[in-house]
Amino acid sequence: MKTFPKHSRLCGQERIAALYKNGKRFTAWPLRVTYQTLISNEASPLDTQVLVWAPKSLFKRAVKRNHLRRLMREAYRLHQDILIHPTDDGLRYNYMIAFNYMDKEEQPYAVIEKAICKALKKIAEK
RNA sequence: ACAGUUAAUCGGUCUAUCGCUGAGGGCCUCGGAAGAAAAACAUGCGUGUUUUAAUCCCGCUCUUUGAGGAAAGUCCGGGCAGCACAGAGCACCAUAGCGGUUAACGGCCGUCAGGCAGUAAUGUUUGGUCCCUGCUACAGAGACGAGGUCGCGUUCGGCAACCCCAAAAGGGAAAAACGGAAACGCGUUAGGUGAAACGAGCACACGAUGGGCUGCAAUUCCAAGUAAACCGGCGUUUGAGCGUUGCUCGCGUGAGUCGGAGGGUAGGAAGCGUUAGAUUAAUGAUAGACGCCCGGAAGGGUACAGAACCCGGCUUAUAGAUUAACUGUUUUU
Repeated sequence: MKTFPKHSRLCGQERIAALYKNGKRFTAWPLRVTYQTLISNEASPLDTQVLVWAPKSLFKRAVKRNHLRRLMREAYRLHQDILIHPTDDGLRYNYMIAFNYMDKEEQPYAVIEKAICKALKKIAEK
């Protein structure tokens, strides 16, 4: 199911700080992606957790920030199955991902969707 | 009909497919976590094992709920929370004709007077007081001190005569008329200048009234973690520091306190129960249709803007639409 419930959102000040400190980064315009791979087994599975962020310094109005956040979240929700791939060794690969919007202009949904797909494929390959 | 003024209201709708927040119901142990109680067995007891399995959370499913007129700025007022609450003075901030309204307000309503804008409807702005302090351009002899004219008084000149004492030398006491490019005080008012000539006006001044301080990152609880020692300053009745919430006095308290270096924590819940109630933060995305506006058409546009403890106001941002009252111009009767 293409859902986006509460437990797949990244929260907690410590974990976010750890992600930005230790995570790998790359750019998929107009997004900057930071991610960290978590390996878990079938017995105690972890969830892939995602953080979506539009900085206040670029978008002064809360309406625009909310809108961009929703667009990014929606795009992730519809394409999160890219990350799920079968494994032979019984391990599960999960991720903590942060999407930072970094362009000064508001881009339409199509552009953001394309960028999210690109980013997720890149993460899944590694 | 057009243009305008004031007040009020609204500020997209529907369908499909996915998805989120909160609330409620149902389903499944044949998915996970926790596991009261009962029964059986083992046992001397403690206890252990097994079975049944209420209930709760996740899960699945159904129903339902979910941004604004400004949610914004955080500018006032109130609730709420914590600290404080003998007193006096100073400072600071706010208010401002009059009447009403309100839980309260610096808001709102009515109304009076003056200024400004407008043909008008109307809008906008000012409104305590001059005792103290300060300011009042240019012109003018002089601008809030006073000065000119005239009169009076005092000082000064006139001034040591007369008078008294004394043998004398000398000493004491002491006017008045009068005088003026003199000084001071009191009174007096003409003309000119000027917005204003002693009358005043104004605020930076003064008086009146009100204001304890800090704010939900308040505050409370749980969990987790703890640190004592060291170095330096000031102190222990010759009173440090703290409280009195900007300062001083006064009052209260009475042995620590301030700085350095170093170390620890920074999770959760309540606050926030609200016909929204989140906590890296829900209220959405995509597609289509319909409205409305611009345009001959193609086509384009559809604002400002997102709750974070809650109310009452103010201010600012807003595409456009509607209603009512009023004003002006033009036309027709």
